[in-house]
Amino acid sequence: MLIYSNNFNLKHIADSGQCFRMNPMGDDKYSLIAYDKYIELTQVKDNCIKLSCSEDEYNLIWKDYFDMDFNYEQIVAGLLDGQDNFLKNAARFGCGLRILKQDIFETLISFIISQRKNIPAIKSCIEMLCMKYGKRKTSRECGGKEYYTFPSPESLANASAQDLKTTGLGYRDSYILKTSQAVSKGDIDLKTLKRLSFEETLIQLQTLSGVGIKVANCVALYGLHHIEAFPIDVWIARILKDIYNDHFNLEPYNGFAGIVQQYMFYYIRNTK
DNA sequence: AGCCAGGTCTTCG
DNA sequence: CGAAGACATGGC
Repeated sequence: MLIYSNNFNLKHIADSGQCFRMNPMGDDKYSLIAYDKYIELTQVKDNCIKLSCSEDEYNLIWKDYFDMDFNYEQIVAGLLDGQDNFLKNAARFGCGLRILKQDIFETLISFIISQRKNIPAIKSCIEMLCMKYGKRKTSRECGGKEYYTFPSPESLANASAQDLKTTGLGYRDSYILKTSQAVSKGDIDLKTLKRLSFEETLIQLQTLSGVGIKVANCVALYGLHHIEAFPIDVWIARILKDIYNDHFNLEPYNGFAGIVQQYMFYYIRNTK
Protein backbone atom coordinates (compact mmCIF):
# COMPACT_ATOMS: atom_id res chain seq x y z
CA MET A 1 0.00 0.00 0.00
CA LEU A 2 1.01 3.66 -0.46
CA ILE A 3 1.07 6.41 2.11
CA TYR A 4 1.68 10.10 1.55
CA SER A 5 3.46 12.48 3.90
CA ASN A 6 5.50 15.64 3.52
CA ASN A 7 7.81 14.64 6.35
CA PHE A 8 8.76 11.00 6.00
CA ASN A 9 12.20 10.05 4.66
CA LEU A 10 13.27 6.43 4.96
CA LYS A 11 16.98 7.01 4.47
CA HIS A 12 17.09 9.69 7.13
CA ILE A 13 15.22 7.53 9.62
CA ALA A 14 17.33 4.45 8.86
CA ASP A 15 20.54 6.45 9.40
CA SER A 16 19.34 8.35 12.45
CA GLY A 17 20.71 6.00 15.11
CA GLN A 18 17.36 5.66 16.89
CA CYS A 19 16.57 2.20 15.52
CA PHE A 20 18.97 -0.63 14.74
CA ARG A 21 16.95 -3.11 12.68
CA MET A 22 16.15 -0.98 9.64
CA ASN A 23 18.52 -1.71 6.78
CA PRO A 24 18.92 -0.66 3.13
CA MET A 25 18.14 -3.18 0.38
CA GLY A 26 19.09 -0.89 -2.50
CA ASP A 27 16.88 1.21 -4.80
CA ASP A 28 15.57 3.37 -1.95
CA LYS A 29 14.15 0.24 -0.34
CA TYR A 30 14.52 -0.74 3.32
CA SER A 31 13.72 -3.77 5.43
CA LEU A 32 12.55 -3.32 9.01
CA ILE A 33 11.79 -5.68 11.88
CA ALA A 34 9.73 -4.42 14.80
CA TYR A 35 7.04 -5.81 17.11
CA ASP A 36 7.43 -9.37 15.75
CA LYS A 37 6.73 -8.05 12.24
CA TYR A 38 8.82 -7.76 9.10
CA ILE A 39 8.13 -5.09 6.54
CA GLU A 40 9.74 -3.64 3.42
CA LEU A 41 9.41 0.05 2.63
CA THR A 42 10.26 1.97 -0.53
CA GLN A 43 10.70 5.71 -0.95
CA VAL A 44 8.72 6.11 -4.17
CA LYS A 45 8.80 9.91 -4.11
CA ASP A 46 9.78 12.55 -1.57
CA ASN A 47 6.26 12.49 -0.23
CA CYS A 48 5.27 8.92 -1.01
CA ILE A 49 6.20 5.61 0.59
CA LYS A 50 5.26 2.11 -0.42
CA LEU A 51 4.77 -0.50 2.29
CA SER A 52 4.70 -4.27 1.80
CA CYS A 53 1.98 -4.74 4.42
CA SER A 54 -1.79 -4.72 4.20
CA GLU A 55 -3.85 -1.69 5.07
CA ASP A 56 -5.09 -3.46 8.18
CA GLU A 57 -1.56 -4.10 9.43
CA TYR A 58 -0.60 -0.51 8.66
CA ASN A 59 -3.47 0.80 10.72
CA LEU A 60 -2.78 -1.68 13.50
CA ILE A 61 0.98 -1.28 13.80
CA TRP A 62 2.95 0.91 11.43
CA LYS A 63 0.84 4.02 11.52
CA ASP A 64 1.54 4.31 15.21
CA TYR A 65 5.15 3.09 14.91
CA PHE A 66 5.97 5.92 12.51
CA ASP A 67 3.97 8.41 14.58
CA MET A 68 1.89 9.35 11.57
CA ASP A 69 -0.65 11.37 13.52
CA PHE A 70 1.92 13.92 14.61
CA ASN A 71 2.65 16.99 12.51
CA TYR A 72 6.42 17.00 12.08
CA GLU A 73 6.14 19.36 9.14
CA GLN A 74 5.13 22.12 11.48
CA ILE A 75 8.10 21.54 13.81
CA VAL A 76 10.55 21.51 10.90
CA ALA A 77 8.97 24.66 9.46
CA GLY A 78 9.45 26.33 12.84
CA LEU A 79 13.15 25.47 12.83
CA LEU A 80 13.56 26.61 9.22
CA ASP A 81 11.90 29.94 10.03
CA GLY A 82 13.80 30.47 13.27
CA GLN A 83 16.89 32.49 14.16
CA ASP A 84 19.16 29.55 14.92
CA ASN A 85 21.36 28.92 11.89
CA PHE A 86 22.66 25.58 13.08
CA LEU A 87 19.14 24.25 13.59
CA LYS A 88 18.05 25.72 10.25
CA ASN A 89 20.73 23.72 8.52
CA ALA A 90 19.95 20.64 10.58
CA ALA A 91 16.24 20.89 9.73
CA ARG A 92 16.92 21.34 6.02
CA PHE A 93 19.40 18.48 6.01
CA GLY A 94 17.35 15.98 8.00
CA CYS A 95 13.87 16.86 6.79
CA GLY A 96 11.76 13.71 6.94
CA LEU A 97 13.11 12.43 10.26
CA ARG A 98 10.50 11.22 12.69
CA ILE A 99 10.65 9.84 16.24
CA LEU A 100 9.66 6.17 16.09
CA LYS A 101 7.47 4.51 18.71
CA GLN A 102 9.55 1.43 19.34
CA ASP A 103 9.03 -1.49 21.68
CA ILE A 104 10.08 -0.47 25.17
CA PHE A 105 12.08 -3.60 26.07
CA GLU A 106 13.87 -3.68 22.72
CA THR A 107 14.75 0.00 23.12
CA LEU A 108 15.99 -0.56 26.65
CA ILE A 109 18.28 -3.45 25.76
CA SER A 110 19.44 -1.85 22.50
CA PHE A 111 20.57 1.33 24.19
CA ILE A 112 22.28 -0.50 27.04
CA ILE A 113 24.25 -2.24 24.31
CA SER A 114 24.93 1.04 22.52
CA GLN A 115 27.31 2.40 25.14
CA ARG A 116 30.87 2.61 23.84
CA LYS A 117 30.01 0.83 20.60
CA ASN A 118 29.73 2.27 17.12
CA ILE A 119 26.46 1.86 15.27
CA PRO A 120 27.52 -1.02 12.98
CA ALA A 121 28.75 -2.93 16.04
CA ILE A 122 25.49 -2.25 17.89
CA LYS A 123 23.52 -3.59 14.94
CA SER A 124 25.48 -6.80 14.55
CA CYS A 125 25.37 -7.43 18.28
CA ILE A 126 21.57 -7.01 18.30
CA GLU A 127 21.19 -9.33 15.30
CA MET A 128 23.20 -12.02 17.09
CA LEU A 129 20.97 -11.65 20.16
CA CYS A 130 17.86 -11.98 18.00
CA MET A 131 19.15 -15.05 16.17
CA LYS A 132 20.10 -16.74 19.42
CA TYR A 133 17.18 -15.75 21.66
CA GLY A 134 14.43 -14.43 19.39
CA LYS A 135 11.78 -16.39 17.50
CA ARG A 136 12.30 -17.34 13.88
CA LYS A 137 9.43 -16.25 11.68
CA THR A 138 8.61 -16.01 8.00
CA SER A 139 6.93 -13.12 6.26
CA ARG A 140 3.98 -14.07 4.10
CA GLU A 141 3.88 -10.74 2.29
CA CYS A 142 7.61 -10.71 1.45
CA GLY A 143 8.08 -14.01 -0.33
CA GLY A 144 8.61 -16.15 2.74
CA LYS A 145 11.47 -14.01 3.98
CA GLU A 146 12.89 -15.38 7.24
CA TYR A 147 13.66 -13.15 10.18
CA TYR A 148 14.15 -13.24 13.95
CA THR A 149 12.12 -11.27 16.45
CA PHE A 150 13.72 -9.35 19.30
CA PRO A 151 14.07 -11.59 22.39
CA SER A 152 11.51 -11.43 25.18
CA PRO A 153 12.59 -10.36 28.69
CA GLU A 154 12.16 -13.97 29.84
CA SER A 155 14.34 -15.49 27.13
CA LEU A 156 17.19 -13.12 28.01
CA ALA A 157 16.61 -13.47 31.75
CA ASN A 158 16.99 -17.23 31.43
CA ALA A 159 20.11 -17.11 29.27
CA SER A 160 23.32 -18.43 30.77
CA ALA A 161 26.13 -15.93 31.24
CA GLN A 162 28.41 -18.15 29.17
CA ASP A 163 25.93 -18.29 26.33
CA LEU A 164 25.40 -14.54 26.32
CA LYS A 165 29.10 -13.97 25.87
CA THR A 166 28.97 -15.42 22.36
CA THR A 167 26.85 -12.52 21.11
CA GLY A 168 29.51 -9.81 21.29
CA LEU A 169 28.08 -7.97 24.29
CA GLY A 170 31.46 -7.61 25.97
CA TYR A 171 31.30 -6.28 29.52
CA ARG A 172 27.62 -5.34 29.00
CA ASP A 173 26.55 -8.98 29.37
CA SER A 174 25.91 -8.64 33.10
CA TYR A 175 23.92 -5.43 32.52
CA ILE A 176 21.70 -7.23 30.01
CA LEU A 177 21.24 -10.22 32.28
CA LYS A 178 20.42 -8.20 35.39
CA THR A 179 18.12 -5.80 33.60
CA SER A 180 16.26 -8.60 31.81
CA GLN A 181 15.82 -10.41 35.12
CA ALA A 182 14.54 -7.23 36.77
CA VAL A 183 11.97 -6.81 34.00
CA SER A 184 11.07 -10.49 34.00
CA LYS A 185 10.64 -10.62 37.79
CA GLY A 186 8.53 -7.48 37.76
CA ASP A 187 10.95 -5.26 39.70
CA ILE A 188 10.00 -2.70 37.10
CA ASP A 189 6.81 -2.76 35.05
CA LEU A 190 7.58 -1.49 31.57
CA LYS A 191 3.94 -1.62 30.53
CA THR A 192 2.80 0.87 33.15
CA LEU A 193 5.89 3.07 32.97
CA LYS A 194 4.04 5.30 30.56
CA ARG A 195 1.70 6.45 33.32
CA LEU A 196 4.54 8.08 35.22
CA SER A 197 5.78 11.59 34.61
CA PHE A 198 8.86 12.05 32.45
CA GLU A 199 11.04 12.90 35.47
CA GLU A 200 9.83 9.89 37.44
CA THR A 201 10.36 7.67 34.39
CA LEU A 202 14.03 8.67 34.20
CA ILE A 203 14.48 7.85 37.88
CA GLN A 204 12.81 4.44 37.56
CA LEU A 205 14.82 3.51 34.47
CA GLN A 206 18.08 4.41 36.15
CA THR A 207 17.48 1.81 38.85
CA LEU A 208 18.28 -0.77 36.15
CA SER A 209 21.77 -2.12 35.64
CA GLY A 210 23.63 -0.40 32.82
CA VAL A 211 21.13 2.45 32.60
CA GLY A 212 22.43 5.94 33.33
CA ILE A 213 21.06 9.34 32.42
CA LYS A 214 21.78 9.08 28.68
CA VAL A 215 20.31 5.62 28.12
CA ALA A 216 17.32 6.52 30.29
CA ASN A 217 16.62 9.52 28.05
CA CYS A 218 16.94 7.39 24.91
CA VAL A 219 14.48 4.83 26.29
CA ALA A 220 12.10 7.61 27.30
CA LEU A 221 12.33 9.18 23.85
CA TYR A 222 12.39 6.19 21.50
CA GLY A 223 10.55 3.61 23.60
CA LEU A 224 8.03 5.65 25.58
CA HIS A 225 7.67 8.57 23.20
CA HIS A 226 8.47 11.26 25.74
CA ILE A 227 9.38 13.70 22.99
CA GLU A 228 10.49 16.19 25.61
CA ALA A 229 13.48 13.93 26.40
CA PHE A 230 16.87 15.26 25.30
CA PRO A 231 19.55 12.54 25.37
CA ILE A 232 23.06 14.00 25.53
CA ASP A 233 25.70 11.70 24.09
CA VAL A 234 29.24 12.63 23.04
CA TRP A 235 28.02 14.10 19.74
CA ILE A 236 25.28 16.25 21.20
CA ALA A 237 27.66 17.35 23.96
CA ARG A 238 30.14 18.38 21.28
CA ILE A 239 27.47 20.49 19.58
CA LEU A 240 26.38 22.13 22.83
CA LYS A 241 29.99 23.05 23.55
CA ASP A 242 31.37 23.94 20.11
CA ILE A 243 28.32 25.59 18.52
CA TYR A 244 26.56 27.03 21.55
CA ASN A 245 29.49 27.52 23.92
CA ASP A 246 27.57 25.51 26.54
CA HIS A 247 24.70 28.04 26.55
CA PHE A 248 22.09 26.25 24.43
CA ASN A 249 18.61 27.27 25.54
CA LEU A 250 16.10 24.42 25.35
CA GLU A 251 13.18 26.55 26.40
CA PRO A 252 11.94 27.51 22.92
CA TYR A 253 11.63 23.79 22.21
CA ASN A 254 9.86 22.86 25.41
CA GLY A 255 7.76 19.76 24.94
CA PHE A 256 9.52 18.53 21.80
CA ALA A 257 13.24 18.83 22.59
CA GLY A 258 13.75 15.22 21.54
CA ILE A 259 12.83 16.03 17.95
CA VAL A 260 15.33 18.88 17.94
CA GLN A 261 17.93 16.53 19.38
CA GLN A 262 17.28 14.02 16.60
CA TYR A 263 17.78 16.61 13.87
CA MET A 264 20.98 17.80 15.58
CA PHE A 265 22.32 14.27 15.89
CA TYR A 266 21.54 13.29 12.32
CA TYR A 267 23.09 16.48 10.98
CA ILE A 268 26.35 16.19 12.92
CA ARG A 269 26.73 12.49 12.21
CA ASN A 270 26.06 12.64 8.48
CA THR A 271 28.00 15.74 7.46
CA LYS A 272 31.72 16.41 7.63
C1' DA B 1 47.76 -2.97 13.67
C1' DG B 2 45.69 0.02 16.50
C1' DC B 3 42.33 3.33 17.68
C1' DC B 4 37.81 4.32 19.11
C1' DA B 5 32.86 3.69 19.78
C1' DG B 6 24.99 7.24 20.89
C1' DG B 7 28.29 5.51 28.84
C1' DT B 8 28.04 3.43 33.24
C1' DC B 9 29.99 1.90 37.46
C1' DT B 10 33.55 1.97 40.77
C1' DT B 11 37.08 4.06 43.05
C1' DC B 12 39.91 7.65 44.44
C1' DG B 13 41.20 12.38 46.13
C1' DC C 1 30.80 15.02 46.24
C1' DG C 2 33.29 15.59 41.45
C1' DA C 3 36.79 13.61 38.84
C1' DA C 4 39.43 10.05 36.97
C1' DG C 5 39.89 4.94 35.65
C1' DA C 6 38.24 0.44 34.12
C1' DC C 7 35.60 -1.95 31.10
C1' DA C 8 35.19 -6.37 26.44
C1' DT C 9 34.53 -6.56 21.75
C1' DG C 10 34.36 -5.51 16.98
C1' DG C 11 34.42 -2.28 12.92
C1' DC C 12 37.12 0.49 10.11
